[in-house]
Amino acid sequence: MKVTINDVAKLAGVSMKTVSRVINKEPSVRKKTYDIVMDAVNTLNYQPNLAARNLAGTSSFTVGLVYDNPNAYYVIDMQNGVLSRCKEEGYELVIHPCSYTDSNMEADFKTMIKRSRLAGLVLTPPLSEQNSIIDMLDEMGIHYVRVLSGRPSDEDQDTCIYVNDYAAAYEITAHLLSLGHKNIGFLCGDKEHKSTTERLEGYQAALKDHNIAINNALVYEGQYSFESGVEGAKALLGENNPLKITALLGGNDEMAAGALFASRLMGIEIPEQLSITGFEDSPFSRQTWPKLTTAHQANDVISQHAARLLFRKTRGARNQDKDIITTFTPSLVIRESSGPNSAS
Amino acid sequence: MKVTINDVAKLAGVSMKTVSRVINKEPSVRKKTYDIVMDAVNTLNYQPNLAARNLAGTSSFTVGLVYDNPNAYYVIDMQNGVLSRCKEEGYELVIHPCSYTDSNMEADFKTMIKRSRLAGLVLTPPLSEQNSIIDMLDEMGIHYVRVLSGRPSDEDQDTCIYVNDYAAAYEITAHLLSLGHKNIGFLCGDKEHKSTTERLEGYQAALKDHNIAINNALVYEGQYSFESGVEGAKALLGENNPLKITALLGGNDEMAAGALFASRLMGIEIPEQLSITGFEDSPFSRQTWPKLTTAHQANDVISQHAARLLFRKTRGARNQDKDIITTFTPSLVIRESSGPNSAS
DNA sequence: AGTTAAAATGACAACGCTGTCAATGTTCTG
DNA sequence: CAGAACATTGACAGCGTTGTCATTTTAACT
Repeated sequence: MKVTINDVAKLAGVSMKTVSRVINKEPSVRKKTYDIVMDAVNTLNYQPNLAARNLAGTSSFTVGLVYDNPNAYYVIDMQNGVLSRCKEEGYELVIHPCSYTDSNMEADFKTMIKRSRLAGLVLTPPLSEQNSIIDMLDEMGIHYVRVLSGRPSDEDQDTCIYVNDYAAAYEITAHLLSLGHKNIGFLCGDKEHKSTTERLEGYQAALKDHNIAINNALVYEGQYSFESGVEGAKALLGENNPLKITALLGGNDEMAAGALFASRLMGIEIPEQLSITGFEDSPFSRQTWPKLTTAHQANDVISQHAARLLFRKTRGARNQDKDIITTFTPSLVIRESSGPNSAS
Repeated sequence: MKVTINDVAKLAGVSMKTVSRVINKEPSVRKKTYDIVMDAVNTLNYQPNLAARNLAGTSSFTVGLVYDNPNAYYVIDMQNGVLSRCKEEGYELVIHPCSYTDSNMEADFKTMIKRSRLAGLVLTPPLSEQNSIIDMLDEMGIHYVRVLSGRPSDEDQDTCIYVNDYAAAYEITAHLLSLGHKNIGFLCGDKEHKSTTERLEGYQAALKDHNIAINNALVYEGQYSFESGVEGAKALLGENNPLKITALLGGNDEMAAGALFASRLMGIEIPEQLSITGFEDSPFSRQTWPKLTTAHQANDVISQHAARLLFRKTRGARNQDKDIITTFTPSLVIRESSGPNSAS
């Protein structure tokens, strides 16, 4: 019933160790031997036992995905991306949701790492942006790859995958400017996320490049949530829109959806009276009315590359994956929530 | 650096095996010994190595969660529920997304099970409802717990957690009936999901109990997706609403949101001209305008109980968890998308 | 062909734990 | 207080793999 490496070795007429070499793709195996062993592997439908490999080997075959993110779509995408690579490489994935406000997060973390010696960790924002965590991991000698908001100029292409929120926000803002908008509001997400400042700076840079004065009164400081989007829109547009805002950048799709909701309550027509844009292109940016103009962020692809980067570090010389992309720029997707400035 | 069971044994002045007994909560350990060992465990901050336990023991410490569901909110909730129990019990979770249309799903499945001998599996709809899969697992002798749509009368409380969609649909329909609606449309989800027929039957039963004739023209057969909700609403309400529908039950929140979207396109006011209800109470039922009346389904709690049920099976006599709930009925949540029938 | 270096393979211990079974303590019986 | 019965503990093998190092085979030279 249960097929072990010994069964394969016996069938192939070689030693256990040679089979081990074959399944680990070690170089010094004769082509002919390799084929014989692989035949045996296939006929027996052999699957190496993960627990044994993890126990015996120096490197482990499980990777961890750590996240602190309420956005289910984001988490699932990241998970699927990492998972797809894991499957290909024969790794196992252990997921670890946590809260960065939680005081015993650190202990929690260590427990996880101890229990199953990990090959490495994929960290997502905002945890990937916390120095205390990075330091801890460095100290413990744990491999990791960070997915975070940043620009190509940011160095450390060896442990980081950057999402260029700056450029994407610039592009969205430029889109709105090209539609004739001048008073453009901005709904900030959580301060803990680097993406918040990156997006804000991209927005400001675009305004500057188009010779529009930056007005801090147009910026609402909130969180990346629907409710915060509602609040932000009310705060910026309430009392008859004193700032004469004609376009609103949502910090992400949820905030944009919240702004959409608030606008409806205030009787503001979208996009006729107000353009609203999102960020991330999560499924529900297509499930609002009208559908959101947003910046598409390919989280599944991003996380696949994160996993590849991790494997490259982990398996050292054996694996020199060269086609890893380390900077991703979300791209503008124009839908129905943005339109020309009718006030101009 | 790395603390093993031997270190603990040495410090406690007992044998390795006794430490093993303590951490596995085996009965025949003297209280005094237990305390001494636990002290040692705590001072050394010992964490038993999972790979070693899985390799040496007869029962494994990893459970699998299998799903084929595009709904990110659902998956995350299920995952979190199972994960929280795993954490408490010292188990590890391996997630396994798959597609039931995929032809090599079965092989895939077996591979996963072979690679890491699993303590058991938590199956979610629609996979939990496929007999071919259940048979395969039975044949392989794998423990599992199924989460599926069903009623309390359904037996097999040992391997199944039932979600009483029938009762919930009945309740929603009764709610609409009490608001004076008579021509109530129904947007069916995927046929592959048992929940679809359960919800449909609940709806029909409520109509029947209120002496309203069942009209199959009011039922749209679609899928559990936003797009399908859009299509369904258009199909049922288009061409000037010939069926004089005043209320629409969405098969789930996504379909309801789709119906909301379609209504907006058709210039129908919600809830003034049409009531729309969802199902599941996923986050975005609160992020539509107006917010959806729906049935709250506590997926995280459900999956926690699923995990508990699995552990009870797995650990046999040692664990006689008696407070496991095996039937959950989603409960009506009234929000703004349903209102009195203005046509009456 | 004879020697030597290099490549390919194998024998065996070890990874950290649990299962088995034997050995020791402890309590109870008459 | 001896002896049985039971509760508690320990010694040791083994789970299925990989790492180390020794051995054999092949290739590359004189």
